Amino acid sequence: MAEKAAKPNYWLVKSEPSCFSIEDLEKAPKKTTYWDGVRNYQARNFMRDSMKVGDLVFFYHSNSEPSAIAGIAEIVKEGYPDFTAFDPEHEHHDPKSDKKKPTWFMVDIKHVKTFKTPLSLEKLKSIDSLADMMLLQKGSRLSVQPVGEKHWQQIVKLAG
DNA sequence: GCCAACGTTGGC
DNA sequence: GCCAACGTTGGC
Repeated sequence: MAEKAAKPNYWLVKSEPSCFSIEDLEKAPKKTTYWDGVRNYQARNFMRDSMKVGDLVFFYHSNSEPSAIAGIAEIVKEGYPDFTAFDPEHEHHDPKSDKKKPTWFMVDIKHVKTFKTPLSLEKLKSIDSLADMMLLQKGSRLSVQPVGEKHWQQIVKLAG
């Protein structure tokens, strides 16, 4: 990471709702879950190095009908080793991750609110001031990404 | 289900 | 270190 100065306090994480939705998060014990299975170095770095307790996170439903920002969660536990990588039986198993020197990290997130009306990708794209959001860049696939404060505030406002 | 864009792997 | 092949993501 070149820019270390601008430490964002806002984030966006993606999940396919057929796999794990914001409703699943709300129903989870303590409305909390560990965000396992991220197997991308850039996303890993954000979770390991930059996410802090109290940071807020947009919960985005990808591959969905429609794809949309579904609500807000907060970081309740900072980066720690993704133990699912160590388990040969687990679908997220990664034999390259060593317990003594883990490759992959995760955080715990807790449900804050579910938007009454999810902000669809189409809607987000229609707003000029959001055009430079990472989420909206062509080919952007990063599943854990920072969100600028201005963008955050605008989206929260839109969600009512 | 298709496929473009991206990240990773591995041969050389 | 290059780059083709492959696997994955995620919009459509």
